[in-house]
This record gives sequence, structure tokens and C-alpha cells, in this order.
Amino acid sequence: MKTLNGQADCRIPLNRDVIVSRAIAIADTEGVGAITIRRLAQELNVTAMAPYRHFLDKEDLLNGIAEKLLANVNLPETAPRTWDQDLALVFDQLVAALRQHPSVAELVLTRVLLTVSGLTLAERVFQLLTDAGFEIERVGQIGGYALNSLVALVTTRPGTVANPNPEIRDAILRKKRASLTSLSPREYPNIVAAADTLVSCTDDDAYYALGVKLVIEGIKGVRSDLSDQTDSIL
Amino acid sequence: MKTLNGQADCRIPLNRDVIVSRAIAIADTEGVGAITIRRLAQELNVTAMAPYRHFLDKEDLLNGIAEKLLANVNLPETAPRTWDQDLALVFDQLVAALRQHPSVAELVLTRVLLTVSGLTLAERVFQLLTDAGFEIERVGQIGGYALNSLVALVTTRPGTVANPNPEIRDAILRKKRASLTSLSPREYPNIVAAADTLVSCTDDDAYYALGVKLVIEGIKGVRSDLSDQTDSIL
DNA sequence: ACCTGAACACCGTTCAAGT
DNA sequence: ACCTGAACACCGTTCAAGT
Repeated sequence: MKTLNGQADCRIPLNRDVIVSRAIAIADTEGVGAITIRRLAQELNVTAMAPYRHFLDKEDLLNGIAEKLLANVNLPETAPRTWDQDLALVFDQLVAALRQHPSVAELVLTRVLLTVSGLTLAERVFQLLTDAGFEIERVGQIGGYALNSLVALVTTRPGTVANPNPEIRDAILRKKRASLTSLSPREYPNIVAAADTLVSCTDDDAYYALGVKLVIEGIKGVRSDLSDQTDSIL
Repeated sequence: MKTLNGQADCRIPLNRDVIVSRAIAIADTEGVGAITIRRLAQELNVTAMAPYRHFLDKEDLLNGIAEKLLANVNLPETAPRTWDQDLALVFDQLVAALRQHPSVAELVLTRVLLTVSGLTLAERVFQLLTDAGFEIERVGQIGGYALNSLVALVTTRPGTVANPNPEIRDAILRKKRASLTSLSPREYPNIVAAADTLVSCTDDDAYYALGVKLVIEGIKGVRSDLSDQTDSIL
């Protein structure tokens, strides 16, 4: 049996997971923009059309990536906790899963309801919000807000750049920091002062803990309004 | 004088704003993916390379779009209000600006600090957070969180689809709704119940008001922790 | 100064074959 | 069933000219 380049066949059999894993590996080192069907085919030693046996189109491939990311969310056991504690645990797990491959986390933003693991996650979040006393329209909106905010938290974490190649990455960050520190301290005192923390993250765990807390506290704040006044403006 | 197609010259002189406006118009009717340099050149009756006289590359064009969107944010006058009221007003204005062209709102997510109007907006937000008593590292992180969450709020509003063409749009939404309502009500009771509100937004104003409130309440919640206990985990 | 024209190295995706 | 090969209609961007 011969392959494209006439050498011994060292291909692993093609399937969705092999292709998706390879796509994630590409994004991890070169950014999500480096994922192309042709590139994938080349790295897997097949022709450009071979992946289409396993995916409808590129959109389907991107859905597959989102699915694989969300499959890594370990939903905690249901236990006798308060709804906000449970919610925080679920959000922690989502963040933990997205942090593993921040370069593809953005793909999740519009695909939670398109994947089975995303549906499972959303259902759990919605259930906890229902438990908290929100009506179903608010449940959808608040649940969506929470998931979106957490995804955005990961994709826009200070220090994140489109191209994760170490050298290019550092050069981009140095340049970005320079452009912020070179701003007028009279016009932009706070931005100049925050330049360092806007360009890199000293403590990832603290950053994500703060993000989850912001989401949880936001929901608690909206809820207390709900119980305080029956004729809420919401 | 002859043009590309040999007809009378009906071209308006090319400049950044003309090109950016056209790009936004394209995105408004066909989605952000329909913005290409070649398409833009064709609609403006010039060759593919003409836009490069005004933009370094496509990334520069996308920055220009973000800049134009953020330029529409009318920062309120500083007045003797509380920091959270002021912050809510700023956030309302940001949302109002992004809502005008939701299809390009996503471009703002990573570009706030790359545009002058974005820097002005961020500086104002940071100042209000400093007023609220946050230390500078938290100011950057919370400010970033707030801006990101509001952008995500607009880009993922229920009823938003990549292609805003009315007929295609409705077809996509019907299909999406069908796929949600066809889920097992035993496995996904909350998602099935929320299907309608996940697929379209009955009241945009209420949706965005809730979103701004979630952000503000989140910040207030994090802040009260700060004053309650000096040895906060944050 | 501003735009053109041709070319290069890519894309996603179709169709018809091959084995 | 699974993959190949050629082709189509696109991309962003380069370089060297034109006026």
C-alpha cells in the first residue's frame, strides 16, 4: 500500500476525534486561524477531501472542537448545597475545561446549544437558576449571560494573543505594553497605571476566581431585587 | 476618465471612513464573514489593491470598524452621582452603540485598547472603578470583564444569527427552535421550556437592561466582600 | 499620491473516479 | 466504505507599473 508521498503507511485511521484533536493541537501552537481543512489533511497524510467523509463542512468541524472542549466539563455531583454554591462549582468546572485550550475557547461562545455536552451543561445551569426562583425567560437570559461571560473571560485573559508561539507572543505583548505605557498619563492615568496587568496575568487562578465571583454575585444581585419588589423593572 | 467597467466615474473618493462604512453595511446584511477586501474593492469600483492605500492589512480594517463602533459611545457628563450609577450609564451607552450594528460587535471584543475611542471608554470605566475603591490590578480585570460581558451580551443575544438576511435568518431560527423543542423533556426540561426565549428576544430593552444590571451587581457584590473582610481570598 | 494589473500562495468545496 | 484527483470560485497580499 502506498501513501501520498510513496512511503510506508504511517496513518492512523481517520475519524472525527483524530481530526478534532489535531485541529486543537494546531490551534494550541498557532492560533485558531491556523485551522484549515487542507492543513489538517496534510498533517494527517490524506488529501484535502478526506476529512469531508467525517464532517459535513468546516462549521461541522468547529462544532466538533466545541463539543470536545465541553465534554471535558466535569459536572459536580448534585449535593445538598445552596443554588449559588452549586452554580459556582459548575462555573469553576467550565472555566477549568476552557483553560486547557484557551485558543479554541472562543468557538464555544456560539455553540453551547449545538453540542450534547453543552446541552447537558446548560440544562444543569438552567435547573439551578430555576431552583433559585427565576422565571423561565430570565433563566435563559441569565444562563446565557453566565456562559458567555465565562467564555469571554478565558478568551480575553490578559496575556492571551492570537498566536501562542512563545517568541512571537512575547514580542506582541512587549509591543502592546509599550503602546499602553506610552499613552499620556494625564489623559489616561488609569490605563497607564494598569498597563502591566492589562498585558499579562500574574495569577491565573485568582483571575478566574474573580471572574466566577463576578458572575455569581451579579446573579445574586439581580435575584435579591426580584424578591425585594414584586413590580421589578426587570 | 474611464473606470473599471468603462462607464462614467461614479466613485466617491476613497478614504478610511468610506471603506469602513461600506464594510459595516456589508456585515449588516450578510454577516461579518462577508467582509473581504476584494468584495469591498468591487463595491467601491476600484481594484483589489486600492484599499491597501488606506489600510495596512485586513486586521487594520477590522480595527477601523471597531473604532467606528466605539466612536458612537456617548460618554455621559460627569455628574455628582454614585460610582455604580455612573458606571451603569456608561455601560448603557456602550450597549446602545453596539446594538446599532450587532453583526460587527464581536470585532470590539479584542480591540478596545487598540482604538482611541476604546481607550477613552476604558479610562472612564477604570476611573469609576478606582473611585469605587478597587486596587489597580482589580480595576483592569473587572473593567475588562465588564466590557467583554457587554460585548458578548450583544453578539449572543437570542435571535442573532451569523447571516442577517431576513429569509435565511428566519429559516435558521425555526430550525434551531425545532432542534431544541425536539429534545427529551425528561433529560432537558429547562432547555425545552426555555426554547422560545433562547431562540428569539421578545423585549430587547429588557434583555440589555438585565445584562447591564448583572454586570453592575456583580461588581457591587465583589466590592462588598472587599470591605467586609480585609483578608479577602481575592 | 493614488490606483492598476498580474501574479503567488493559499482557502472551502464540487464532482467524478478510483479501490 | 473510504479516499483520490482535478477543478472552481474564491481569499489576502506581493511587486512592479502606470498616471
